Amino acid sequence: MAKGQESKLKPISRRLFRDSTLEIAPKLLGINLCRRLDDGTILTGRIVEAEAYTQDDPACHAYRGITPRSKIMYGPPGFAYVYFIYGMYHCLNVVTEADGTAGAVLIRALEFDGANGPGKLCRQWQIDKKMNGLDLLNSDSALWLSSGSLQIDETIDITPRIGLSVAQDKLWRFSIRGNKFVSKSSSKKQPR
DNA sequence: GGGCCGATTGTT
DNA sequence: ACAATCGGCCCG
Repeated sequence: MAKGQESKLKPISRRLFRDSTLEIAPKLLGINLCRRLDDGTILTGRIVEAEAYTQDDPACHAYRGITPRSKIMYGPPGFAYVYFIYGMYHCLNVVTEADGTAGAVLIRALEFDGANGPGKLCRQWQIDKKMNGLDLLNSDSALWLSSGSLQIDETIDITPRIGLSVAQDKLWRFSIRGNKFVSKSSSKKQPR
């Protein structure tokens, strides 16, 4: 493999995950997500949209405590939390917060054709629950994070998260302003 | 075991 | 505005 490509795929440092979920979410913008498919093909795409979810947040799957599904979010940071939603889509998160505390950042869009939305991203990149718990800081994984950054002229939009019926007031969605891969928010939901 | 609902997406 | 489509979770 060429040297340039090797450095491009090197995992990011775990140091990032000493920060809180709300600090990490915007910092993930510009970082590359890498996926090694079963046939060895490697896909890479910059993260352009992400949302924060914390343990004390009613919209977080870990809000009601440890369950078989939320367990991974209570573990150490830097691992994948993949869940199944609406009977047909998977969504990918990066686990945050120290072991014993839950937190995650939902990866909502990549700079990659067909990956402009959390469900579409997992469909396009063949990400499903078998990848729940993968170490995202190890390039031997089928999925990992590698270094990348914002361009000098790129800025971050901070907006409400998408698709929630609770905690709609929190401005915990981060996206690269003007990036064409950022998902479109459709109809709003009513609080119950 | 039953029933409700969802961190989505695409069509009507 | 709504259908597709089914696992997770709460309740009893």
